[in-house]
Amino acid sequence: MRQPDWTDRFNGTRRLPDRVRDRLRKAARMVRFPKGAQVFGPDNVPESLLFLYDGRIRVSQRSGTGREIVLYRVEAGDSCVLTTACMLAEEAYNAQGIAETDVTAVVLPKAEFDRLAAEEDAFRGFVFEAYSRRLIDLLRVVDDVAFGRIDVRLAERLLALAGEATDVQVTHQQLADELGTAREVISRVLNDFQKRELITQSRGRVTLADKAALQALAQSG
Amino acid sequence: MRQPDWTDRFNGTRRLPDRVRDRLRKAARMVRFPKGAQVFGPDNVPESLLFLYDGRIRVSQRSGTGREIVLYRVEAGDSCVLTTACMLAEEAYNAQGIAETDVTAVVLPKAEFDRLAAEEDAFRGFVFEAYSRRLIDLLRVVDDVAFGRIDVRLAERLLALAGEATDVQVTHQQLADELGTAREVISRVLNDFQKRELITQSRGRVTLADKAALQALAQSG
DNA sequence: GTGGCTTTCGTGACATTGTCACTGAAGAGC
DNA sequence: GCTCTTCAGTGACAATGTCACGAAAGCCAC
Repeated sequence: MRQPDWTDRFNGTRRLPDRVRDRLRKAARMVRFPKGAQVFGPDNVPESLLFLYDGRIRVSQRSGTGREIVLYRVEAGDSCVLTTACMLAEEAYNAQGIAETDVTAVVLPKAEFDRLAAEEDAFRGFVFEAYSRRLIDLLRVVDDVAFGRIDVRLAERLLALAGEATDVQVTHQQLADELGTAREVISRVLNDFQKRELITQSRGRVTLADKAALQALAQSG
Repeated sequence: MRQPDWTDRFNGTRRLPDRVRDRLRKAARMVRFPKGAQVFGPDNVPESLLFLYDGRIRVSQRSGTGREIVLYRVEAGDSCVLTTACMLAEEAYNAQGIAETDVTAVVLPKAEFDRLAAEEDAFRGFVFEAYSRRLIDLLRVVDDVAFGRIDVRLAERLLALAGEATDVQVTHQQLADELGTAREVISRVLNDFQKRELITQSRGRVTLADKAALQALAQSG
């Protein structure tokens, strides 16, 4: 498989001297995952840091009782530091990463990672920054789950999932798994939204009819 | 203020060569906080990494509505990496660190931190490990808040706060702030515990009468 | 078509947790 | 003793989660 120069893709590698980038291209291995595959998880603990070249990974946490909550998403250009945290975690934990699109990633062997972290400030800063961003993401999740109202969180999430579009192709169950709640709760809230003419629904699809109002609701939390 | 050699105290510095440790002792500054002081917080963003020499820091998150939840505790020998995450956080976030005892910490200037992270594997590993542990801690918090039952979490927390003792000196409000819930909820659950003869209560104090049963309850989640 | 089949959604009854508005009780200081 | 502050108890209600269903929508073989 021939890829364009992946070292162009990351803030942590783009600014490195050519000599180092050459070495990296030789040491690293590209991996692909089809949409829907588990990139990492309880049974599947990778040995090294993952750099996401292309695609998107959804990192979520599963409960013992079958419920699920999305923690954050890793976008192209980010590194996925949870995989490194796995390595020293002794107690079981149950976060997993699912390829939300077809995914291409770069696997950097631990030895090379260590060397790079030692020798290159830019790279080290990139990694620290990745850790920090994830910490902040998780702070936000804690805040939402512990203190947020479900309707506000749902409005927010619908807008985020829609992006520029006005349509989200998603089931009630998937929305429940985004927010760590139960399908029935989502159904109720969506029906309420529909009565208030904020959205319309059809099977497996939500249409945002009044984005401005949803935005206002989302902000109100 | 004359301190014993703080570089003995941390896994990341203990194994460093004497030459480096000497340099560290010169570069670093010791700071003290009285019990109850805010070590870091929204208004009080430190510029550098903090190493906790002695004491304990409680890191918690405040909601907009006055509620609060404890994220984790930093013990002597740990570093407090949230302070570094602060620095690149653009969006407001509201975690804070409170000295739970009198606290003595070491402030390492950023320049020295960078140099050390570059030159010393042991130190770098220590920092990465600290980040990872906090990530794992937060995963646990998310899991508890999103999926856990309040009685299970309370039993767990009471046992943790008690340690070897059978007494916890704490108000209902403080317990509520541990778990991110409301005082009334804690009052109800504690009364239930009391009826089941798991605890006895007096003003500002909970006595664990049946630790084994509490343990069983805590495990059941 | 149409008759299963699976997935998705709706719903009512109930349990748990959170909120609000109070009241009363315990201890501290005088 | 008395007053004041902090802490805890309680009932009514709202929001969210759980359970047990059944109905409806799309898919597929025939």
